[in-house]
Amino acid sequence: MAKFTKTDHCINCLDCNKNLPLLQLLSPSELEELNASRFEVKFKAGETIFKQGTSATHLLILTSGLAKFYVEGVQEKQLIIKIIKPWEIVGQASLYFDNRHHYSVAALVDCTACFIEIESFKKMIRQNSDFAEEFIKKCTQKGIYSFEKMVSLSQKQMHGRIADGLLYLSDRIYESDSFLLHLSRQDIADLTGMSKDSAIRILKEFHHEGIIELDGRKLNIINSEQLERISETG
Amino acid sequence: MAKFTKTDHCINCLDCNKNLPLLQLLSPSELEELNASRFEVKFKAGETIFKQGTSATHLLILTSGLAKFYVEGVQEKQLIIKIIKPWEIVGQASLYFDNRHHYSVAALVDCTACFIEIESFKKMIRQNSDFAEEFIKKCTQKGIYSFEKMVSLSQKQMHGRIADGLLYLSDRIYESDSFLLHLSRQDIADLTGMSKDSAIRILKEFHHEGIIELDGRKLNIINSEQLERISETG
DNA sequence: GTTATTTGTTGATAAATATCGATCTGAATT
DNA sequence: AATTCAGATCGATATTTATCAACAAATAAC
Repeated sequence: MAKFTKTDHCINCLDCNKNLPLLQLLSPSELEELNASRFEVKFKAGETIFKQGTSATHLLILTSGLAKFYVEGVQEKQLIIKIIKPWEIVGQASLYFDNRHHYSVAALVDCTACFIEIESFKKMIRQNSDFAEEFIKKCTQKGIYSFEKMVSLSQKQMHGRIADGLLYLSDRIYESDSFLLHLSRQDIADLTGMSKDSAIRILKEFHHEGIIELDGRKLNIINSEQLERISETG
Repeated sequence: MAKFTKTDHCINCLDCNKNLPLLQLLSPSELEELNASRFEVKFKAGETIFKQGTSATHLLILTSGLAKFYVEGVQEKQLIIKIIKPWEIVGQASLYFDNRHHYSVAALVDCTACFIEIESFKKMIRQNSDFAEEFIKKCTQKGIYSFEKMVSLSQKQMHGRIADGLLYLSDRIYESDSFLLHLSRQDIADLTGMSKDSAIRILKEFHHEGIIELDGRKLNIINSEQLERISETG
């Protein structure tokens, strides 16, 4: 009988605090408890991890891979709020509201997902105030990011929005000026709130102007200062 | 020498928990401590209460009046994130980030504002886990509202956005189908992410179609079901 | 390797929205 | 009552953006 390995990316939550600073605030026994409630599932690229509207019983932490976090808006359109990468806690919006997912999460590449039971997480919040405070910190920071995103979506025109999207990907997700894009053109459009055709056009324009180099999904940001300028002027 | 009255809307924080359920979770001594750190200021309509970019040392709770919570976007444009009414805690986004206001708040009518020192509030979060949990609840709920707003701003056209704005005002702010609007036409535009001229046009259209009655700032929503429909179809 | 099927690309056109200028209103001031 | 001034209004026009149709390229299925 094959040994049941919870994962090949992290042995257990006690080990995991290397990657997740928040967990360093928990005591060994608390970590043990969290570890007991968790389990891992592998997802293939394209598969849905959370589906908007279904009941939320667990928080999600990717231990490998990349996913999109999006809301299903009007007329089948998706709005990608953010890209999820490993070690970010996903699902706090559902912690206390109505136990429903108000967004969907889908794998952009093959992912390993660690699920943590909401109730044990809530228990940690209640019994460990350092943990609670650090968690509040994360929640409030996400609020500020939301404001920036709203400004981008509602006040900038397409060039500014694409610039914002590219800077977001390079600064916060890939942390490099040169990377292999895991998002389709449609995903880029959904991230920046425009049609796929328009997104393609602006990307091509940036390419022709020498601001970026884009060959299929190989993206190289050549002039990030100019992207910043375009982002600021809208 | 005139007696210094902290306010005529609430005597002190011990009294205030009638209006602010969150404070009911604090012990008398904790309320006393919070009360000691607070002070009140009156603002006239149009005055700025928080200015984006300045340092954040206090949280804000209106005890009377109405204010707009907005971010200053590109080219002097404002994006109104929400309307603030009494007893809502304003400013948590600045609690832990960089002690800067990332948004402005301005009085729409004469307001009485109660300021609570951020450090004492943080102390309550640390020492009272019920308080912390309830506060997290509020933070996460605001996240869900953000998602809805982003969908509205980025995926709906003007009719849908105006419908969303009107429903927001009637359902969540005025809690009535008929009210005196404290927002200018420009404010309506800033709330729904469009130009003032366009906002006026759509409002007139709704008026002519008998969905609303709008005379100056006297607004009466006649057919809210239809507004819902318009909101849903974008 | 060939055939489907998706994803990406482009130009032409249509629709949505902003901008501008002119005018109008009502409240505040003289 | 006349004057000023800010907000509101509206038509004409310009700009931005989406849509559509056609096709190319890449990928998956057979």
